[in-house]
Amino acid sequence: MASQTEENYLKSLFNLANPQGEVNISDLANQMQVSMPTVNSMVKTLQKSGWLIYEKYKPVTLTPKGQKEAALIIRKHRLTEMFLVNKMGFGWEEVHEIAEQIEHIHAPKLFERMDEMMGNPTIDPHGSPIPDKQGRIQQINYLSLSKIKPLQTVILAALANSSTEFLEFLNSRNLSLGTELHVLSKEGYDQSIVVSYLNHPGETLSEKVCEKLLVRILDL
Amino acid sequence: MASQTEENYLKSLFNLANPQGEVNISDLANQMQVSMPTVNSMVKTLQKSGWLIYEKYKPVTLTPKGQKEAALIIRKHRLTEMFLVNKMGFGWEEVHEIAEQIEHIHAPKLFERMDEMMGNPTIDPHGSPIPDKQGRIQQINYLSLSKIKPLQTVILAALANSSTEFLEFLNSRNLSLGTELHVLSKEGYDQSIVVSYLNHPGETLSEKVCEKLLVRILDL
DNA sequence: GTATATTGTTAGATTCATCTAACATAATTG
DNA sequence: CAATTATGTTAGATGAATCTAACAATATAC
Repeated sequence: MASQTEENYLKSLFNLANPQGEVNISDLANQMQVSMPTVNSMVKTLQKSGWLIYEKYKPVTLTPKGQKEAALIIRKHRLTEMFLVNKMGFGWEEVHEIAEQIEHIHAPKLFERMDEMMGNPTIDPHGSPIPDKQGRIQQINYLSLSKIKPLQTVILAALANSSTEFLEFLNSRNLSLGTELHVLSKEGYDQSIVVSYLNHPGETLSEKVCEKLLVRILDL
Repeated sequence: MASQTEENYLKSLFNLANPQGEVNISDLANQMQVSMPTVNSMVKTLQKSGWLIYEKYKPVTLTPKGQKEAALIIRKHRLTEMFLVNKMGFGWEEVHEIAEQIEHIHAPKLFERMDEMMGNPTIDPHGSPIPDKQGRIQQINYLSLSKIKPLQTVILAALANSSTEFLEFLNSRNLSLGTELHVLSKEGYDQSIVVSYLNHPGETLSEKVCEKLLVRILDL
């Protein structure tokens, strides 16, 4: 069984993997906020336990076993976030830190119960998919709002970033998942976009914000 | 801030303290399932952080700060147990192991929310008092069923032991907190007691069981 | 009140996760 | 392609929490 520390490495590895499944030592060190030698010794440990493949001076790759383990930890994290929001009344900006701790609890029944009580949700409060019990993760291809042309109408479906600050920014603008956005115009100079929604007739969103807003095009 | 390990020592110290607040090293070692030298070095560490008073070859004593910290961990444990039973549908025999992990979560809001959702409960599913937010613990003086004379009627109010096996035994006998028990007779030889309750007209309970059943006398 | 048993302590080793300093390899770039 | 920069590795140290072996103090018991 992976230690809490090892579980955090697995999660980071899963999230940092490029399309070929590779992760650099330095990126992992950066993500984990530890030194490269620490990562170096940890990947050797993780390899010995069969979680990943490591060869000197090469990027590391999770094994299928490692991928599944990581996905199941992410499942616990996302189920917890959803439970905290839907069943305990937390705001979507409050749940990450708590879920970061609860994801390491070893109690299959607890997470099964959460899942049941919520009717087997497939996305978390930030629109990220919840891996299933086998660790399979459904890949949904959202579009970034920054790619949307003026006069299109879209639905805010997920976020590419779920930091507290960003979520508080969205709260301050009354933006939540499911909000229907009408793209009114796009500024050529800074790529900012003007949208209307709900009782906001013309809200300007910077490119930095638009990149993080993942949407579905609404076909009427 | 105390580590998870230190928190577990504080909890054990709190539970093992005699009326003078003293705990032996060997009892603590036994409770924590570690060797005495391990406890010896840990109590030195805990003393340096101000959690307890230690003098060579003497029993240790929690400081007021240590008592409060321990009580607040126990508060998190018992709130969690109550939440799992009342809000998530777990049986009282399933919750200890889960609460043992969740009690170490650092998220004041999580426990405040549980407390609110349950309307500030004062006892946990096994009848043990939940310390308040200041770490004050209400001392209730229950009687053990083994001290009750025949023909008295009592209410099962708490348990002196909450092991899974004991709870499963009680489940098998349909015994739960609040059950009204009529003491029919007591066997002089082995101190076993015959009780009637609900649709159980005559159930024999061994002394070992009776000791662990804490009751209030029902004055009609 | 000495002998024995119990309880507690010291010393030294181990494992995990981390660090810094120094060095090695690989990638980038003029 | 040689020089520089970026990335990765080795060696050795540290602190936390644990262990065993050996020893010391206290308590108990005849």
